Amino acid sequence: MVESAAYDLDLIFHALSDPTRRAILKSLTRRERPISAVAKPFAMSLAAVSKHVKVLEQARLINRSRRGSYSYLSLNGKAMVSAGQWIDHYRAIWEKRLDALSRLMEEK
Amino acid sequence: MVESAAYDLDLIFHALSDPTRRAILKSLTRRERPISAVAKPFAMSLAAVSKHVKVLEQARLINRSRRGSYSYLSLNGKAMVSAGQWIDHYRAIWEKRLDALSRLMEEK
DNA sequence: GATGCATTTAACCAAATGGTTGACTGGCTC
DNA sequence: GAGCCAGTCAACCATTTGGTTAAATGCATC
Repeated sequence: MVESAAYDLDLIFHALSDPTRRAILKSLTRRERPISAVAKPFAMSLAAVSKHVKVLEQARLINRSRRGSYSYLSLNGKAMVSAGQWIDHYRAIWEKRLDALSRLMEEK
Repeated sequence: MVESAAYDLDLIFHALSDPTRRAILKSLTRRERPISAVAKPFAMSLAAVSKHVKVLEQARLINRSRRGSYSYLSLNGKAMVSAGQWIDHYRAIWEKRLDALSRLMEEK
């Protein structure tokens, strides 16, 4: 597992490393929304938001569906699941280690 | 939750977005190791690896402990757990959505 | 088809990233 | 203390990133 190629961890983690992009994802948790609506809270140009959206899209964290003159954005959880699995692997190692440590303390 | 400040998600996800850095983490899963040993498999200078290590350290994904002339690196799972929690939030949303979808399919 | 709104693209810019090489520092051993 | 090995630091470089503004495109409506 751990380095599954289906979703590109480079792209996913890079996409998640920017607070604006994480905020965009957050704003899509309840429902899909057009880019202009997503962009409104941010103190930057629409073009800048559009670039962030492209980064999220290339990481396949969101989907875009054009209807009329609006580009609706929605979450795509699958890439998030890939990243989560990678992280889980290390979380498990960490938990196991803490476990071993606490057993050691008890013995003493 | 979701934007917990204790560990810096910008730094953590940025650190995780590079394949060399993920490989460094992987090489530390079994035991702590000095930087020179960690660096050996990579086709780049020791200085370059040293920079990657600094990025991982600033994200608090690893700890460094100097003993003698060696700098031993070891995993620090806590930052990984922070990142995992953030991701879990979105995974849960996604699972719930798939669930709702499958219920809808059943009804039909 | 002209107007107008939503969005994308292009050209540009400053700062950050990921690498290099070479000089330096710190600790061990002879 | 001379020499060596582990590691860091500094200067440099090409590329990528995250933003800008201005021009172009797409669709709906009058």
